[in-house]
Amino acid sequence: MALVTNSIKGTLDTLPSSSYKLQYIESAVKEIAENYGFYEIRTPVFEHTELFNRSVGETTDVVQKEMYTFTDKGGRSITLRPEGTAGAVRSFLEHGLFNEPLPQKVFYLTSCYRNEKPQAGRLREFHQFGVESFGAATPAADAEIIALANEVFNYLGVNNLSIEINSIGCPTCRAEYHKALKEYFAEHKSELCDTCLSRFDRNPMRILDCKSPVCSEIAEKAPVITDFLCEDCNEHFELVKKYLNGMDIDFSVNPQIVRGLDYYTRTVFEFVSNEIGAQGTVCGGGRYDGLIEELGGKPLPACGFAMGIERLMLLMEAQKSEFPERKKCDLFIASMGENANIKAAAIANDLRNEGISVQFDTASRSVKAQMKFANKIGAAYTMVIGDSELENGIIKIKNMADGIEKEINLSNFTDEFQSEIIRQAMSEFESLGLNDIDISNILGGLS
RNA sequence: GUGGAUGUAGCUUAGUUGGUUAAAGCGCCAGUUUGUGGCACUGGAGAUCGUGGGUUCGAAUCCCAUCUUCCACCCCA
Repeated sequence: MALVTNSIKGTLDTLPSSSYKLQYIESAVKEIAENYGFYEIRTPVFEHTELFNRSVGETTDVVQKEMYTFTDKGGRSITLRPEGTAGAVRSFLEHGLFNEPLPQKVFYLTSCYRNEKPQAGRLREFHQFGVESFGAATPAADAEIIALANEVFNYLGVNNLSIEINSIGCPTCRAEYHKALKEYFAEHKSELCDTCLSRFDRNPMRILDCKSPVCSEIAEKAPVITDFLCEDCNEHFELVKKYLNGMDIDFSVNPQIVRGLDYYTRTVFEFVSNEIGAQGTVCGGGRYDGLIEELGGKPLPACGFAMGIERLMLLMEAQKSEFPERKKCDLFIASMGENANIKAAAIANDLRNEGISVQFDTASRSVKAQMKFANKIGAAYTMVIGDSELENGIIKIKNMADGIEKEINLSNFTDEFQSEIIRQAMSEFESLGLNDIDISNILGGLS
């Protein structure tokens, strides 16, 4: 193995036959984000390892066993970003964006890296669309980002997603809750699975997440975080729900939702699907009021989410969502003979400059083979140029959908206007969609 | 990191109890008389049967290892 022709485990190539689908998702997501007032931030793929240790949390699985960390030639410990929030916060602080009007709302669309065992919906290099709202304290901000995520799915025609929200409180009320949880699970310690036993000390809230039937049955009767929220946290959570109701966004409160990154406080939420296998969380996020301070800034509330592009793609494939068609060739120019070949290239060049998708033969094939090729690439129109066409200037343009041909005479026109004649001829075929090209004023200038 | 399954031409697969030049369909390329595609026909290229060992006179077929992919655990997007 280890041949140069093998990609790295857990990575994906996106080929021309499907890249247009990703482009569609990306442009949709960008447009929606900007409608919500979020603008793009781009940060490096790698950062100081310490940044992730501090933000994501030393005890998390992500930091402990999933990061791609290496030492660079200067002896610094560098890590490929496992998520997008840390870099965004770092950049926010480094460039003093807290001095700009708050809240600062940013989005990113980038690759992330986690050294996990790949499976459906989980890759080692994957892509996230995420937003962050810095300096936004109110429940309205939480609701706004949930609405944004919801809008993305709606726009892309994804359905059957459930929005699950929870509040994990602030450090103060969470401490109370931890105590109560530990007391409860202590009574059932003998029944818990091995992993949950280890979680008992490390992070008892994660036991709530366990999928083993025994543990989840025990967890069902466990104390619920929402009963332990302090007054402020409770009010915040209630208001988030009111805002969501106000926007007609369906959600359910799920006390089991516990995020695996340390920086979350108060609101947490997930968009979950059961159609793409075990990794059903397509989008996850929440509030992280302590993170900016943790990374050395002044205390500033914030919230955000991240959406897995590959999971979204999986979901869209599973639901057979519609994608706009890939851009196809408008005109293929078949030619034979050196002079005609050169003429074909010249015409193609003119038309391309006008924004029309044109291709010509670069494999020196027979006219028949060129026509076959034109058919395969889905060219809407073709024309053939040979000796006789060069001589009398009369060229046939063929509509590939119905085979109807149309003659045009280019002999009385300069090179510069020949391409306009061709364009007009193409637009006169009403069956295919080039009619919207308006060339009337250019042609008007001819006569 | 743990467990289960998988791996034959670009793709989808066939390969019988281990036995001569590893099949097929699709795709690709080229032809089917004069310079025009979609149909049909003909021909061609293309596989060291994931990789490395081993058993055997002989292995795509058996054994071991390793890698990949897939599925689940774990964790997360």
